[in-house]
Amino acid sequence: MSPQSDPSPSANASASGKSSSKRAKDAIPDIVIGRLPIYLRTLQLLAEEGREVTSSQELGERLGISSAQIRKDLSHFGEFGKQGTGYNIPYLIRQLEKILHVDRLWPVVLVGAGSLGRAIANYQGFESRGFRIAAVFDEDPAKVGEAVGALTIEEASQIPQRVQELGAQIGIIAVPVHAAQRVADTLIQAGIRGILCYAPITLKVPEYVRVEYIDPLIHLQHMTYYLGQANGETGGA
Amino acid sequence: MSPQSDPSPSANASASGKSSSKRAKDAIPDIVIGRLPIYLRTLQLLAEEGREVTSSQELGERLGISSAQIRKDLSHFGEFGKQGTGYNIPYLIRQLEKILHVDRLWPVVLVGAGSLGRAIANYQGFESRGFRIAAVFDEDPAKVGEAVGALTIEEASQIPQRVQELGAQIGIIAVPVHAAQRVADTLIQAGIRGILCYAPITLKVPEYVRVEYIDPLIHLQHMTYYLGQANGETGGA
DNA sequence: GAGAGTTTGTGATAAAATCCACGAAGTCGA
DNA sequence: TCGACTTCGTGGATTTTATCACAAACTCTC
Repeated sequence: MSPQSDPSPSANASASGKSSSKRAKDAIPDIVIGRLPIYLRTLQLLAEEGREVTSSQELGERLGISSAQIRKDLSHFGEFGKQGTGYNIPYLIRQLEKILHVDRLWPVVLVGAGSLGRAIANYQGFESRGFRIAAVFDEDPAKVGEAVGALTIEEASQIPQRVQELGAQIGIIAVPVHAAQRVADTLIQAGIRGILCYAPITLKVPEYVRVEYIDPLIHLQHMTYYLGQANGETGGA
Repeated sequence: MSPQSDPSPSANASASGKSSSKRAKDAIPDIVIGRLPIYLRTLQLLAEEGREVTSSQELGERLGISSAQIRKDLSHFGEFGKQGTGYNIPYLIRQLEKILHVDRLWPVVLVGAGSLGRAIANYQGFESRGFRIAAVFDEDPAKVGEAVGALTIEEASQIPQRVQELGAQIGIIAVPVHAAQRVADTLIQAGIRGILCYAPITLKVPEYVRVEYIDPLIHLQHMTYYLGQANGETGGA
């Protein structure tokens, strides 16, 4: 959740949030969808270790999830395993990539070129997982023209045109909290349908826009509830 | 969320995860705890706007959560509102800070001084929300001695001693995935009880350690399920 | 190729989370 | 003071999520 990863009503958190989404009654639960990327990530790790097959039990132990849950989650989408053997890892990876629509490269625009924005732009893990940072914007004219990795910081005023050109449907917001809603409005106006928001605020967006949140403070505060304190409070183990 | 913000069984969430935590049967549900930081964040935003009171309805609209849910969540901890009026914002903020144990400053150690680690170290929002980055470590000897904001990067070998000195109970992991488990083991050995992990991996930790995850890819992939595609797939609105 | 051992997929059941709706408490204006 | 309105806190119904447990399918050894 959320906590970004908000447990927001809709999109969260993962400290994040989840989006409601009232779809057809036979729609697959959002909470199930939320676990698929975790399965995928774990499978890719196993694949890198050279493994060929795994089981719901092994996966479950690795993730701290029951094997039944994993089987039931996957069963929403088809039958991917084989009794007595388990799951073929490369095959299941391909299936999950298809289900999550990351069997392609999504161009993503990033707004905000402070230290967080630059860290995101420099992250090398996106490309192999379905995403490419295609442009970086900042509202500060002083930053425009600077290089960030292979990209050049562009003026925020260029967002509508560039989103169009790039065919981007996803935007990442890495600006200070006071600018976040304004940037979100701009992105949505430009045609963006999914937003990953690093600013500590719940955005107001049309229902057709999916927002996910990342806010480390939400996670830290969730944690401190359990860490309790020397003063003998509850909430601890 | 688990994702991280994992929706893990226990701790993860969110694109993060959540930790199980089998506590007394009268324990407050983890999912409720997960929403408290979001309430707190929103109340602080309202306070900065100069507001004195709010209602469960207003809060709910702002967050996309039902007002009943907010009232029920808060009712686990006491009666903070007044009929006909709502909640006094400064008062409720203080109560939530107490409940979440952020009515103090938690020293946090950060491991990893790449661009992500530096972005975290430079973030100015921690101090006013209960946390202070007290030390930064990196395994790369070439980085040791460099300045990051007001801090100096220290050798990873110093972790045990420094965690002791600082009395830190929380660690943030911002290292590449292949180093994450090793760093986690070191931190736990040093006495850390809560970890915020930015590496895309589910850590193996003793049950008394609380782990929260942040992984933007988890959120992006969750999102693309719904963004569907031109090729007429399901999963969309 | 028979038998012991795995592992999946899934109905049925149990547990958890959310929502509904209402009594009680409080506000406000005249 | 009274009546119309607002809002909380909460028991209980409803909906959602997770777990259980088992038949069927498959593997592997001898």
